[in-house]
Amino acid sequence: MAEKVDLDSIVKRMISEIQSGELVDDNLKLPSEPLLMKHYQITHYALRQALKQMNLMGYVYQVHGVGTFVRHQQTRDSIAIEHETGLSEKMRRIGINLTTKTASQRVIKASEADFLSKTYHFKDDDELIDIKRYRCLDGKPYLMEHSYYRKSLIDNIPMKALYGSLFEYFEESRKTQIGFIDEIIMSTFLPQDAAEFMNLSVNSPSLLINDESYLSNGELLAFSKQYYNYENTKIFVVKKIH
Amino acid sequence: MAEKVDLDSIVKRMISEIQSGELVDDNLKLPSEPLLMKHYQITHYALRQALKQMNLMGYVYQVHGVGTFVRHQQTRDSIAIEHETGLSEKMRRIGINLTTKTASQRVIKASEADFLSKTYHFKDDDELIDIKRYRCLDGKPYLMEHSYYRKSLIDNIPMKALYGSLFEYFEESRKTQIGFIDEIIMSTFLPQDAAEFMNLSVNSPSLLINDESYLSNGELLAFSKQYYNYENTKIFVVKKIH
DNA sequence: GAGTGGTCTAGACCACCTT
DNA sequence: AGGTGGTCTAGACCACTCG
Repeated sequence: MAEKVDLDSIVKRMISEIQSGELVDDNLKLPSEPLLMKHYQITHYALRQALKQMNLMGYVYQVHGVGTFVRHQQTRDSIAIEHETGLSEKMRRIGINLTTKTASQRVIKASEADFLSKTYHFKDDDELIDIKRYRCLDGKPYLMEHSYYRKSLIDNIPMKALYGSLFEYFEESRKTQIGFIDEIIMSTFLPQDAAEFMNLSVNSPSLLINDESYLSNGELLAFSKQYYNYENTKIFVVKKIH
Repeated sequence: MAEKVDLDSIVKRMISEIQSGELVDDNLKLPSEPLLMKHYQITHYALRQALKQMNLMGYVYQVHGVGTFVRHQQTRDSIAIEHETGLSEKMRRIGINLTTKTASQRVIKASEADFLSKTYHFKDDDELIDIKRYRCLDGKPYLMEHSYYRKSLIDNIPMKALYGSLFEYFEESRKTQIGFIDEIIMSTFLPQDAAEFMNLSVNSPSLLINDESYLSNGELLAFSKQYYNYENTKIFVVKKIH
């Protein structure tokens, strides 16, 4: 590898150069790939990686044989699902405004858990850290999160992390790097404690995300249920057909 | 390009060879990338494209410096979101069991529509085809779909397509190839007509997908609201962190 | 035919994990 | 040190669109 290219910084440059208008023509068309390669001093491969990321963000689209175009502005009030995201810009922005109102943790046996992972089989006396958090977005009640962490892998979670970002806490402590997360998205009735927190009635709908976090070596670290306030939660996805 | 490789067929081969057990060892570990390259007679680049796809399907995971592993079997009763899917196997399978119970269409003016696209601005007298479909999965009520197609792009939809797959109908008629689809996923109250169809009460929750389909040249083709039965709808996503 | 995006080969080198 | 996955270069060729 001749040199580390740093895709993220190129994506940032492209976005800022698009926004300032110096990269797009009147039809919202970007320069051709050969020109962009010269402009950023990268090869076809690296450029296409960057463009792919911007495609998934819903920021541009490409038309075979015609060109690359900036998309008309998206609804930006939603969480984008980008499979290949490493604590993306959007998450950071959200993370800043995301605060934890109340949180609790205690250690329990696997047999005492309200729910378990579908894929991992626990022994009855495996220890789990049971965490419940009530969180706000921009001050408004946003989600209730009930999660279980495997004590054998983590053993202690400081209160500071509980009231900030657990994700960042794990990323920073080198031994527990998260590799991938499975998410199952559903709609269901809002449970009572979440309803009280959100000032909604018990029979309100709720977006439920059931997730399982795995370390980069494939071991299951944690699993959780997250009940989102249906009034202010939107998930955005771009599907590309080919 | 020396030869067209056909990633899909390689992915299929890999999956069948994994399932028959001839490709995995006792630790569910696959051969190293150099060996796989020889086995399938493809280069590093093509192999990694195939592995990437299998990663997104949640079928395997890779550990840097260690190897590639088959994942413990997933919950397969859910729709997988794969950004880069071209009418994937899973969609086909679903498509087979997905039937339309009742459907209706009529032509209206944009000003008469119940809702419009957020990104595209219509003139009041732009014509839209207004379609409503009630659909079942394996015979059970599954979703109510209310969609609007731009008459200027499509002008006629045969009843046959209405009762089968509209998506496939558009793909087959060369002039209306779909390039990408935006989806916004939310949770909300089930509207009355959908509730009656699903035999649920009006205040039941529902998974609502608000989507916009674009042609491969970037033009908006259609937009719709799909209300899914919360009892049998799950969406599956794998997020990779790096 | 000229120009655009899309895919692939071949080969190099980096980053990580195990021993 | 040696093997594994991860990223990049350089260059070729394919597929599509438009005048």
